[in-house]
Amino acid sequence: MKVATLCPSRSFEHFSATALRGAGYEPLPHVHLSPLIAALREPGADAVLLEDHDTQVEGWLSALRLHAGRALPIVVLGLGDSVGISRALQRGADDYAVLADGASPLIHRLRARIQSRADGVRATSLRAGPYSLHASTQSLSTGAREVSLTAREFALAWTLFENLGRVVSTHTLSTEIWGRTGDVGKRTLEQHVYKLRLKLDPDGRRARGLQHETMPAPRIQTVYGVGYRLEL
DNA sequence: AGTTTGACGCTGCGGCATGG
DNA sequence: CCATGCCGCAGCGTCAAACT
Repeated sequence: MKVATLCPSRSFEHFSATALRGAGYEPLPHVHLSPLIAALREPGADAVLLEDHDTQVEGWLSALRLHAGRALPIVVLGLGDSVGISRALQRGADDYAVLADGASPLIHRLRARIQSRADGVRATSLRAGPYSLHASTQSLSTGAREVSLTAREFALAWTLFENLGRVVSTHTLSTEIWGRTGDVGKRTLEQHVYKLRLKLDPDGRRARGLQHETMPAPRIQTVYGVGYRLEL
């Protein structure tokens, strides 16, 4: 497995190369965007790792999405400040790893992203804890209860379940659900999140603040200014 | 069989309330 | 003040029943 990196800072370059080699990946290091894009035209790289390098990362992500499409997972490595995370995810990064967390979380995130891409054709069902999403019936089952979802609701649920416990940016959700970005109103996405919340937890409003639930419903948590995260 | 009509559901947006 | 949650509404598409 090869991971192309774009790390202008020596410390980031050293960290990523060491982490990747330690996990059995072969790093393909770059310090400038254009050689990286040229390298990506050739088959070989399984993922891209970008340094969160100030505002430059925004341009890199746009350019990479343009040239590499959605085929290659892109993970951004940075200091983990909210501005950086927000910037990276909104610009189309698949995930964000924090330098201070060490090599292990970075490798886990990369591996998960590579695996989800490698799956290629979507599976027909997706499990997350006690819940299953079924593409054939466009429904969510909890064992006893089965909830049918509309097309948009299902796409939204699928994207969130695929990224269980991780923040999914509104940008990513728009791309995954509508297949395009930018021209989908933010309010529209919020409306679908609201509808999905109602279906995931129909008693939620009544039960709010009470502790009697037998099976906790999945919760779609808003991450202020970034996106949403599904938690069980 | 083909067309029209009405009911229904889905999608997207506007407006208001709320909370950080 | 701004982002978000929530509710309501209009436009549109789909589908089945009624009609020609």
